Amino acid sequence: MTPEVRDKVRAAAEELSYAVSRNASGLVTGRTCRVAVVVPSLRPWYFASVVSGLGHALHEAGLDMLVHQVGHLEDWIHTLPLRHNSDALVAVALELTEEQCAHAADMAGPVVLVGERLPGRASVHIDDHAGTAGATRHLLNLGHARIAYIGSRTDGGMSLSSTARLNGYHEAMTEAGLEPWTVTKSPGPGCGELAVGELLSHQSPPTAVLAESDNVALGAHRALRRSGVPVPGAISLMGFDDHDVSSALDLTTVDQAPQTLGRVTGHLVADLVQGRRPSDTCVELPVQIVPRQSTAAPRKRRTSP
Amino acid sequence: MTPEVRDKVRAAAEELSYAVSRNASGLVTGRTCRVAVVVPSLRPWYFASVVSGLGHALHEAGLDMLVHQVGHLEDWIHTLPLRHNSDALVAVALELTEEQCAHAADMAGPVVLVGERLPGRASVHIDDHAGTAGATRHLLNLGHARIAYIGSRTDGGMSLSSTARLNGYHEAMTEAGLEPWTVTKSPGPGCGELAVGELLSHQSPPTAVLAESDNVALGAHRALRRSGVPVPGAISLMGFDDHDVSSALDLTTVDQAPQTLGRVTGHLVADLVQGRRPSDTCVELPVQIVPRQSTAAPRKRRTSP
DNA sequence: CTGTTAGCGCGTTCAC
DNA sequence: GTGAACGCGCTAACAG
Repeated sequence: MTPEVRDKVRAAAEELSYAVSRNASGLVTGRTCRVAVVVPSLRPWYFASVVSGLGHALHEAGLDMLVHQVGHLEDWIHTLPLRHNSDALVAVALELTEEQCAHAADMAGPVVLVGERLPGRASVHIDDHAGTAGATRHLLNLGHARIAYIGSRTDGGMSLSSTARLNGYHEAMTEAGLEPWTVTKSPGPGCGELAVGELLSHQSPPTAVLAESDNVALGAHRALRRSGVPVPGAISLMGFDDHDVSSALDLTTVDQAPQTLGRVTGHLVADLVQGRRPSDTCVELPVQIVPRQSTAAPRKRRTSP
Repeated sequence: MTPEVRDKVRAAAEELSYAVSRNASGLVTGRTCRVAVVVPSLRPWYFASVVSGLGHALHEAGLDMLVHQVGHLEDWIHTLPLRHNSDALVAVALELTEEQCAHAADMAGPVVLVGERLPGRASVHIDDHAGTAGATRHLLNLGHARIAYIGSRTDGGMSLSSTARLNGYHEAMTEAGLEPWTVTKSPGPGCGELAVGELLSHQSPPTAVLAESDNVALGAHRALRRSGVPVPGAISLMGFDDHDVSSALDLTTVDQAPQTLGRVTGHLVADLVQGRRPSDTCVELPVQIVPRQSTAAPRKRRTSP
């Protein structure tokens, strides 16, 4: 085929806006150029950010992204037409068992976990432990000693991520020779408020509060505001996520760069799908403290009269 | 085929976790059971909500969702492998020309616009005009007269949605016999702050501010807080979107239920794809004022000495 | 290096 | 009613 013929063909293809059918080519190559992403919901800021980064990275690699929102873990794999329909599966923030992963891998090829980890499975996640440990030390360095940790806990226990965050706080407190003070409430919009309610009813409330997530911190902030407790005047408040609301509320927090998480995952998946050997199949990304105006040195103790 | 054989086949399929290849079936039927969604980005709360609702509705209809994030309008259609790869196209918040729509429809089948509208094209959007008109009346009813509108404007002009919002404000003000007062800044995080800066430098600042979106209101709120202007004490502030931050900041706003927008779009697309006649191909959804604590009656004018 | 052909997995049709 | 054969659009392997 001469170059000029090539050009004519190209021009014709352009003219008719021809595009190869990945449907048909996938049929013969066995590769669909599609990656299935399973996520609890697209609505929360964190998930949306991860999937956004993922989408950009996959697009760069020439892969399309199928997004599935699945609430219940049990039936998710049955409702998904996976076999022959995607080259890989990305599970965002899903606590899967090894069996579920194996089953999924059997049907959908490589499985990559985001925000969770499972021994032997490819995963991308942040260093939750270091995040809360660093956050706790930030508060310690400001001079706080009575630092409470507020978080969510379902009846079924805590996710790996939640556990790691709690442990980071515990470790930093213990290292400093201080007693950890943990309050957990059931997840949901009222979580932070309820936790603050409990803390404020204590005879000697904390001078600083570290929340498991910005969402929890948000509720806490509202409860403190409504109770007339100045932040950071009386209580310093710190979140975890760097949610949009955090900058809105000038909330000190821990940036976990979810979009980067997604982007790194995308590159990893592309390597896996396209037969390249990824340098590392289990990536842990660092986090970063973002100091803002909701944390300050504790008010001097009023000397008793 | 006897029923018992059917059952045995079903059992075997279950056992081997067999799933029909939409790839192959699409090849022969011409239907891919896939819908392409094009959205500027998944990160902003509004887009994530729309796509989330869309995903749920499509899933119910047995359709998979391909998500494409595209920033630049010009090349978006070339980068997307559309032909034979999706049954329909949903464009979220993209200002398309009729030519682009026609081209897209030629390649991807039915095109549905969300958050925008184009004569003759299927679209789902909210009543922006009624939203800002209602919001303005809310402020008028509280007793405000000097009500400013702040929004964003690029060099290229305003989107239909922005224009509709501005017009709603204009109309309500004119109806009340008051002079509209509009301040627009270039979009971005600094938009609200800059607008408030301009308003506060006026010799007689407004007593109420209506923002084009919660994002703008957010910046405005921050600027007011930093300037020590009490909200709603000195200035009432109102947003538009019912973003998460709005409830966090107790901001009065206009709920536009983006997830419902997505869900309605999903049903419409499913009807179109599956050959049903949709009842209406151009849906306008109502909005609702959400009163919170950032709006109140204006402070009594201090009588001059 | 170019042109031809088989067959990927499935739905439809046509013959039985 | 059941079953076989064709072809959807494409790629890979092979023959010229």
